[in-house]
Amino acid sequence: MLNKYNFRESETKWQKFWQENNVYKFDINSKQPIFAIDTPPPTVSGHIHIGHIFSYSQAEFMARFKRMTGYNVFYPFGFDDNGLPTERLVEKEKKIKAHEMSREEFGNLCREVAQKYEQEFKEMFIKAGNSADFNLLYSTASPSVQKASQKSFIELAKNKLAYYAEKPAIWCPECRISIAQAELESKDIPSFFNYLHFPLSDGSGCLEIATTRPELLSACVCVFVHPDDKRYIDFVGKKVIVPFYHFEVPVLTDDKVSLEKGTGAVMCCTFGDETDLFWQEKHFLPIKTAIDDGGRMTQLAGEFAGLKIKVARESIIEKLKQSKELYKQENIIHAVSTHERCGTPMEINIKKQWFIDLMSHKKEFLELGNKINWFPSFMKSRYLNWVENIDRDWCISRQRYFGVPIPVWYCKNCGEIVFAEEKQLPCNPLTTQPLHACYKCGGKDFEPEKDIFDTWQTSSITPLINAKWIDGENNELIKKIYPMSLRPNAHDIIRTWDFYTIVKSFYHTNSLPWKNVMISGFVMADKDNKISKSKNNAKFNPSDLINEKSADVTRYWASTGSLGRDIIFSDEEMKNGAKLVNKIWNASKFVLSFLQNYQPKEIELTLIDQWIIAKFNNMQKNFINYFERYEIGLAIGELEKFFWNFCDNYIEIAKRRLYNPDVYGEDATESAKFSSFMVLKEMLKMFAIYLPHITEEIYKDFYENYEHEISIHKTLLKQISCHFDKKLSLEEIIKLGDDACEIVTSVRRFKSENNLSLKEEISSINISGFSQSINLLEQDIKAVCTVKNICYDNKNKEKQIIINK
RNA sequence: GGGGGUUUAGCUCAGUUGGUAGAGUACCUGCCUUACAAGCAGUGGGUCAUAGGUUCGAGUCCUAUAAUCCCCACCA
Repeated sequence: MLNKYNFRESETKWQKFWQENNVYKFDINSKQPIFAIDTPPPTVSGHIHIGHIFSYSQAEFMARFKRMTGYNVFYPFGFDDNGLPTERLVEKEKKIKAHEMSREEFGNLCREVAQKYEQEFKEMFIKAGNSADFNLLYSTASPSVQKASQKSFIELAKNKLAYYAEKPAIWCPECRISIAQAELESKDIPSFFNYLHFPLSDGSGCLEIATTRPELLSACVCVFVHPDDKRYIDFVGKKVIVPFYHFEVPVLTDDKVSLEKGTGAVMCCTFGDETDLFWQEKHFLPIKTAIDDGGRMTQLAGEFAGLKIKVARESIIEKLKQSKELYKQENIIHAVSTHERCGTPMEINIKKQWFIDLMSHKKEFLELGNKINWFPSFMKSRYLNWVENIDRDWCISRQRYFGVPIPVWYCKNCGEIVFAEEKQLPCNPLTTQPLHACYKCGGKDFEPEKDIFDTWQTSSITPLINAKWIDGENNELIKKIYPMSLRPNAHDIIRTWDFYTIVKSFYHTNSLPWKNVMISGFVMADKDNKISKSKNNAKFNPSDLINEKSADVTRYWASTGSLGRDIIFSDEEMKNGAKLVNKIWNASKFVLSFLQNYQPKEIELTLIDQWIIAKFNNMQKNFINYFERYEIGLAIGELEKFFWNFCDNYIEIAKRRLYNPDVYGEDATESAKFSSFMVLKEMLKMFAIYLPHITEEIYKDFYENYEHEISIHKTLLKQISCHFDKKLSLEEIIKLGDDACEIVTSVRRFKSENNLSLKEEISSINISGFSQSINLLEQDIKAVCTVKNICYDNKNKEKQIIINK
């Protein structure tokens, strides 16, 4: 018999039980259809926050729904624990810098710290009631995943889809690494427009030029004006003298120059921004490098050499002011592309690096995006919009330490690229040698590649990792789970994780990685603010939240968000969840108190019992339809509405029969028992998707004896079958019950308006305008609102309820 | 500048194919009713952002406009 519900005890107990009994284990031999989820491996870069719980819960509800509707669910878990985010975490936590120690030493520290966080992550997800199969755990830093990542790279390189090239790439001087277009974030930054004099070398005049980057004057290679700009027509073809450095550069024309911006004349440096890059390539301009990898000025900058970009800029402005070469300054706020991880403005740097070809297959990537079902559908536009606007290949070389090594060597003799062989993988070229001499020249001296991969190079193959692609493209698992059914993630990584995964799957398997993508929103602290790490206080700390309110209630809150939309963290919704959990407990305790030793028998049911079952079946159909559309919030809304109706109307009506079989008869009582037994059972199963703990507690206490599954989470959602009255249609049964509720409501209103207690007896009511069959429910109406007599006025067609006290 | 979301009750949001505006919550009122006062019952509260259009009929379809949020571009 159920006592008081103690969620702290109960939740831990069942979590342990589920793990020990492998309740969520994927069974590769099962004959059920498979639903495979490409779970996002959380980045190991700090603590779990409430946004994780929100976003993961939504996918988790899908997993549970699919499990309970007959699918064999492949729901793995992973950690993304290599690369810059983990390095930063380790540097911060251990108060060290990666470059101050050997790569091996640093790697060990990374593994140590990552392991600690991964344990915490895993515990946190289990604590939130997550039903991933932790037997399917992977980590992107593990040898097998490294092997898959390297194999992917080598395969692409051999198919000319990955290539090694010396070309300008986006560079973060703070992190000292190349970054991809997808890692840029536009930021509005205050700056100055500095107006400078560029005198003509022949002394015949002076060109005025506005620049935000005077520190790059030493890298100036030419000046551009628009070919149609009449103001500067006489300058074209002549030479001007660069201020401060006093060397000459030509005045050229290009129609990309804006007539309105600045003075209409622009200096081109290699490289100040991407337009400079464009011009350098188009006009075959020389390349001058004024900034080094660490964001300091080079010898080219003369007396500013060694200064950081910002300092150099301030210094040269002072000098230019003194020399009067700077004649005007204007405050502006301009958009600057920055590295999303550190906020530092990007630079352009030329290095020999590895790239993955994106530009040649944009059309295919767009087509593939169109073939995927996006939930919500409008998120597809974001993907298509991004792919359309991609304008460079994906640079995957990262000049860092803890990550997947690029498995190649370069022949010291002839420069030939030598790839690791598959049997060598995973391979660190710094500590191993190629298995053969150079194929081209026979040389035996190799220069190992020092760079590692962008983390996305690895995480873009999570469907292949999950499918054990590394074991061969025809292994049993890949045939079963690939393409996967579902990719869930938040909207911020559509352009990275979703896009790159589509790219990789297309290149490797000529197929989609998954059929459906489900996009969740962010959790906001309030209307304007994301929950950031700095705001990760007790209110938003998932562990504290769960300790205080329970995992079920936290999950309930997560279920109320709608797909793709940001949600504001709400105490109100938490309260509603707590009320719901409490109500489920009380209602179950009450109903089950009448069902001890009950043996369900299919008997003829009273009309009102048929009504609640018919309503349930309809509700369940709607619930399933919502889930098929990934509308998790609407699904629970439907269930909740039914549940409260069940409590407030059905139980109120049925309890008289349950209490007093001698008054109402054995058959009527059996009918009430059957209906409440069935409806509660099936409702609990549906609630189990959202509230796995409390429902399990009730199930294990009572329903396990009937369902013969060790956990409610192994049961299937079912329609309730019973003998419905053959003289009435299901619609009529539902209509009659709803009409009865309407009559009850009128009586209750009357009592409420007259300040009467609800148990006050009403001598009679006159009703008209209802179906004649309403008299079949007379007993129930009378019982629930304590009415002595009901009179039917069959002549009056107008719907009326008259109450006589 | 390009793309997308949102706009419905004080608040948070539902509203399927066009057919009398919904829920929860808050407010207010009543009720200790043989599960639950963390409960039950009930009242009030909306020019469906604005302006046009299509239609017998528009929250819903079409066209503009506005506000607001997001993505992309804008970096001289």
